[in-house]
Amino acid sequence: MDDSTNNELKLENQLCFPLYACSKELIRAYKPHLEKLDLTYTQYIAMMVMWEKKSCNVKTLGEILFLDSGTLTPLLKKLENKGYIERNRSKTDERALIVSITESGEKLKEQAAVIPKSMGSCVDLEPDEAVTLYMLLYKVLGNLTDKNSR
Amino acid sequence: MDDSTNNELKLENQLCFPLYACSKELIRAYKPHLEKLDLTYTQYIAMMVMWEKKSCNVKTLGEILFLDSGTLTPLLKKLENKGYIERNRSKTDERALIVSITESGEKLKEQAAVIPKSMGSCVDLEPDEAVTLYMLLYKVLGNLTDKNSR
DNA sequence: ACACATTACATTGTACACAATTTAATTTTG
DNA sequence: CAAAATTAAATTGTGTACAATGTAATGTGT
Repeated sequence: MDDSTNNELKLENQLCFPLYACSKELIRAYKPHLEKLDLTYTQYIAMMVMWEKKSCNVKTLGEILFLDSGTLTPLLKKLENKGYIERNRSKTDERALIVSITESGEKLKEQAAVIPKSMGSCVDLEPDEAVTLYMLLYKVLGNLTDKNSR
Repeated sequence: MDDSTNNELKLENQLCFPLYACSKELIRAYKPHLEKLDLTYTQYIAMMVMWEKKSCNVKTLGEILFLDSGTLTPLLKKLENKGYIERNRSKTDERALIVSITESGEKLKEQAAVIPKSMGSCVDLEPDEAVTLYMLLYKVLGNLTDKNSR
């Protein structure tokens, strides 16, 4: 085993580890803000799609969020129990489940409005740094989804 | 609700979402490589620390990996069952649990040696882009851990 | 010395995350 | 049109993550 092998297997030389840790810690930082809305982070990003689209089937939601039905089915049932969304089978295709936002779900958006700014101060990057990070992340995401079919 | 509120709550304008998705998809891309070693991603990064340090208590391991005992205890028991590590109480402080790498764990490193290069081609960034991403991620991680105590 | 606080790890409970499988509905094909 | 293939969700099983709590060992302050 040569030196390069040793170095490459060090945690500090990985790109994946800071990505993993950063994602986890940032989601943890969201928690106190999201608790006020009775949402978890995954539920929050699902609601974000619903605030924008009003209505969406599970397949499309999964493609947008990079999540499968094994994650979404129980999560959407919880959001339905909280009254933020409705779940109904499509009339034209009984296989498809249409998720629609409720009045109560729309109201939640007003409470959520303060979250992005609070979280921005938490990340605390210069505007140009945030843009660079954003673009690099989407580039990697694109490379990953090109190579691995989902 | 004004326009800025609407825009700020769009998924595409978040920094956290691509971070979350990218981390998740990259870990998913690791899976086929790690299956050959009978490791999950979290087990892999724990082994990375062990390959470097040979011996480490749970507290230190948790600080390095940003994980707590609730995650590490069952994970380390699994790695012990696979024979890659040993778990023993410290003689000088019975509270501390010392994790040490085994012969078998050391051997696993040779099989793992090919993984970093395979994954690098998967991420597929220019060297300078990878460096920029790396630095920005550690900057955010630093900002997050300054603000939130762990 | 000894009550009290602190520390290190383990346990419990909730919530993802995803591979693999199942089920029911819809499409495709011979 | 009927059998076969495909599709969309749901289900099952394994493995994290983490907050909150429990427990035993160690420090500490008087």
